[in-house]
Amino acid sequence: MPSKGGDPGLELTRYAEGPAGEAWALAMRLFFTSGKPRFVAVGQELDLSPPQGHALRLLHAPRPMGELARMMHCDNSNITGIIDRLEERGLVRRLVAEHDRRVKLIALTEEGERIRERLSRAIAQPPEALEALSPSDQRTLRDILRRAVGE
Amino acid sequence: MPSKGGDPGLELTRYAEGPAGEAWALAMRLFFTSGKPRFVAVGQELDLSPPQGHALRLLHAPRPMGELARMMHCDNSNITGIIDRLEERGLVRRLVAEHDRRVKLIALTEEGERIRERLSRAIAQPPEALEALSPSDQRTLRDILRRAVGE
DNA sequence: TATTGTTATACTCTATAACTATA
DNA sequence: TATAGTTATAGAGTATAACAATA
Repeated sequence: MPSKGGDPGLELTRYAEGPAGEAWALAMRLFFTSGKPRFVAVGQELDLSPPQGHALRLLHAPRPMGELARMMHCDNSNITGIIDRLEERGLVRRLVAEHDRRVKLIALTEEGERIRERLSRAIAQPPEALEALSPSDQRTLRDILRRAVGE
Repeated sequence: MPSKGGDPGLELTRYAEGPAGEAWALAMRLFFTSGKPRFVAVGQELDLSPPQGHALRLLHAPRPMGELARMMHCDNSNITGIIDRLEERGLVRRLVAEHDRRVKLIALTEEGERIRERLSRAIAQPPEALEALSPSDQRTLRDILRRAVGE
């Protein structure tokens, strides 16, 4: 199994044999540009912890807390605290669901919408390294990834 | 700014204009396959928290604790606890540096080497979606990413 | 009875500040 | 006096288990 020198902060030294393995290692380097995942760095600028940012992104529309828990792969009890803090900050509200009074729907406030918008926009911004590719390379990259993801 | 339906668990709905933006959104979907980052899922299988796994990956060779702290973007005091727990588990040892007795070098034990090896190998494994691409697409993808990263 | 969300508990990660032992 | 690592403290995320309200 081959190795790479350099170690740009993350010691992604090892990669699997073959072009897919090398491509994967290179993709990880793009993800951890500046040493930490982009979505973490972007969240910090907005004073959002990773779980808070994650929850906010999922709240494109109001959702029950249990649905948030499933999508975030954590226990219901964690969501209580995460939503507590977002609520104290005025970014979300708890609404009792009409069809089942046990369920609480979490909805963004106007301020929450604004923060979510900024977060989504920042995360969607591709890294410099991709922007710097030729338009032809960018299109080819997009097309291959579409095929990979199956679209 | 265009949007995408589907929401495979992460609500990566938004993407930036242009092929680079679309490629970036697709790349994120590969990263969060199964909803959580691969390196998190892989760590869980080995009973390693993300910081523990991160530290282990950085310990290809013995390192001072302060260097670990810088590379992990956290305070020295955090490293104490993270290393404490890895040490209790027998994965690392603290060695006093000869040139400066204030410095402690963290070195992997044999068991630590084994766990690190399994962790690195699993993380390096590209997702199914990349493996399923044609060899030609795989090579093209690798070549474009090499250019992006600048090699 | 079963389910949704909460609370209680315990552990880990995080930052800050104060401390120690070296230098 | 400066630096490397530790300890103390406080806040946040995590899982488990017990609980209240509702179904």
